[in-house]
Amino acid sequence: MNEIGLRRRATVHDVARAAGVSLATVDRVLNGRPGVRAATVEKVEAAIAEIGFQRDLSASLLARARDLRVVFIIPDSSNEFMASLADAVTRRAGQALTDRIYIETQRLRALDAGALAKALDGLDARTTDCAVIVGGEEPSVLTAVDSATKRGIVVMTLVSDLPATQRHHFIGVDNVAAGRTAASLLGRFLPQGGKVAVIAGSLHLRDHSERLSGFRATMAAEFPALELIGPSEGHDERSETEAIVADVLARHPDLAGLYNLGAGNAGLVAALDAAPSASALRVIAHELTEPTRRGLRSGVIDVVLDQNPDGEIREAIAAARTLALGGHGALVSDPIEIGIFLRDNLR
Amino acid sequence: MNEIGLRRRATVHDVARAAGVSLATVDRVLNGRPGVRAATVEKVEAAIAEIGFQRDLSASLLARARDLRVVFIIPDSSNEFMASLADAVTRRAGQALTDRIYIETQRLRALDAGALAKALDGLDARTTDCAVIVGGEEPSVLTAVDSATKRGIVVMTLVSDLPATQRHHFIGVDNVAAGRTAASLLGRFLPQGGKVAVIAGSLHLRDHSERLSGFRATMAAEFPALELIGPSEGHDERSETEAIVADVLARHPDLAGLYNLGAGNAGLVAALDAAPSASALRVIAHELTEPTRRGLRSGVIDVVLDQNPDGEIREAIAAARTLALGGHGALVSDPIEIGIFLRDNLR
DNA sequence: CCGTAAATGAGGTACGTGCCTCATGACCTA
DNA sequence: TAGGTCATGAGGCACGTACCTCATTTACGG
Repeated sequence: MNEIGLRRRATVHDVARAAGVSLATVDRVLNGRPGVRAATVEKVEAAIAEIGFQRDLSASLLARARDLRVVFIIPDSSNEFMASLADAVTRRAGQALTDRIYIETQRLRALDAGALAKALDGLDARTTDCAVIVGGEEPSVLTAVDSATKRGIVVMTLVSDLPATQRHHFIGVDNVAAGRTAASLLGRFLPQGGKVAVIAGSLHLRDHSERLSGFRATMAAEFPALELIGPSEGHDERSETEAIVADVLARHPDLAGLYNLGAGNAGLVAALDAAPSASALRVIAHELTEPTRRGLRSGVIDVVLDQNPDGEIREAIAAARTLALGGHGALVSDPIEIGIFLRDNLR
Repeated sequence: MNEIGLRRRATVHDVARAAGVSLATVDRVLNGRPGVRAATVEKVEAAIAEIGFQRDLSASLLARARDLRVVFIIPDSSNEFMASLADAVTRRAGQALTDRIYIETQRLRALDAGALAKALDGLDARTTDCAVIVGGEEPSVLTAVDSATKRGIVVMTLVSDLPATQRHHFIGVDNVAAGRTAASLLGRFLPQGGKVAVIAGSLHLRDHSERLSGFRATMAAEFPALELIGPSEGHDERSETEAIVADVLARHPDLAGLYNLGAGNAGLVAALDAAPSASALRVIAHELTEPTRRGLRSGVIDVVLDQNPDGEIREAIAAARTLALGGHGALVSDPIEIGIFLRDNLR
């Protein structure tokens, strides 16, 4: 039972020795404090790389006697998906506290770019290590993200990316793949061909347009026998979506498939429930929420594609932990997978 | 920016004060050391519960100057799934080290219950905190699990549960739900009815028989137009599975669907590749491995149901962390979800 | 060559917990 | 009541890092 081969982890002391400097200097380099010549910084960094030093995150948080502070800024709309995201944050917040990670949630009016920008501008780098945001590509938001990053806050985008900014990381699913998957399933569900209606929330939303493009591409390439109807835009609203679905059903009594790539699923389910002969209709929707679960259970929805909000929040927290203190370099994180739910594998 | 409402986390000092005892006594209780009257133990435990004290795992590991040691014992067979499990362990091991979790992997001859029992018996509770095993329900294994648990090692089962033992936790998917899902998809893929062949590895394996029962139940309840053929047993072997598939295809030229709920997918893909008219055949298999990915890409496999080995390992490590020091009480952990993969959402 | 500022070293305390030693007090038994 | 055992308290050192103060060295301009 000897310990040969189990080399002790390198510590700051080892770095100091290897670099031929004092502990204080290593500390200054590690924590980006001033008063070190560029040449010395390089010496220390070389030593760190050479002996493979990795700062002990727990000891670090312990020593500063303060938690890592992560702020989630999430739209506060009637959108059930955003609510489930916020729920997931709340659930994780307790466990995260055990790891000295303090999580705060801010709900903001949906689609209010100004409010999001203002919230970002209000973050103090001394009390906030990381901000995780869900936002659209508005100029004011982009500016605020870059400004927060410059102030030293790690900004991560969730669900919908802002690739034009300096955000450190994006966490979300591949929506083009989600659209392809919906097409692939519907195509297999309808081997005899037929009409398929598509409903979106708003094609100005990046995720919706990505889903649509994936859906269309696969439909065109693999299932030419299916005829696409739409897309119509329901603006993620319950009543609007309900009206659209009812209209489509009335207009096309022979409709074979339906893909709702946006929200407003309560309306979708209501319209399907009211339809007389919807049982032969194959329906795919997005996000596992209360209305879609109900639809799956009752059979009016066949498949729900889900973003897995719990997994997204878990990864966001893990990434925050790594980024905020660990290395400012590459980040390995699990990709978020598209959850596919039928009535039979509902949790 | 004040800190009102952000109460400091409770520490051992708080527990001592609340219980009216000294730090030393709290320490003795927390670490199960002798020399404390039962009445005092209760007092301390009451105080812990009252102020909601949670031991700081990181500080604890730091203080003992040793890592949490977790051993994964995984079958070393030609089974590609076990290989991907082991790969996932290796991938996580590096990151885990940052959190003072030292992970060791042992590969054992598959289906060798004696070897697994011996490996478990060989674990020293002083150097091993947690063992994660994949094993069948053999008497020698059951005994060894209980013995290790008694010695103070946290034992967790992975993929296949041993509910008859004292194992602390099981991590794996709901295989009955997986079987139901396969049936539900095939049923929707084949609205005109037809013959569906089922191939298993061995029905003596708990996961296989669970999948079969879920599959059968949903088929009978929802898709009476489909005729089941089999199951035949391919014993998770490449060549045997290939022969069985070729035989079934020859015997039933009009076969509409195929469900391989076991391993041996290299054989499945080979047989399908060799078949002349397999393009109309809907095929569902298990576990995302090299051969099934190939099958998805080429189109001979329609859907792969996956256990998500990475997620399983992640949860295993998280659970080990919580169980080994945290609370010996209830453990909240994310359920492992069945991954559903088509060509279109392959990562 | 001096004055000054910047760079670096030396060493301390703290974080929350584990583990050790030693002292003190309570209680039991002979 | 003496001698023993057991329960408990008091205190200190350690883990790896952060952050502080104070001294010392080095570099540079005049």
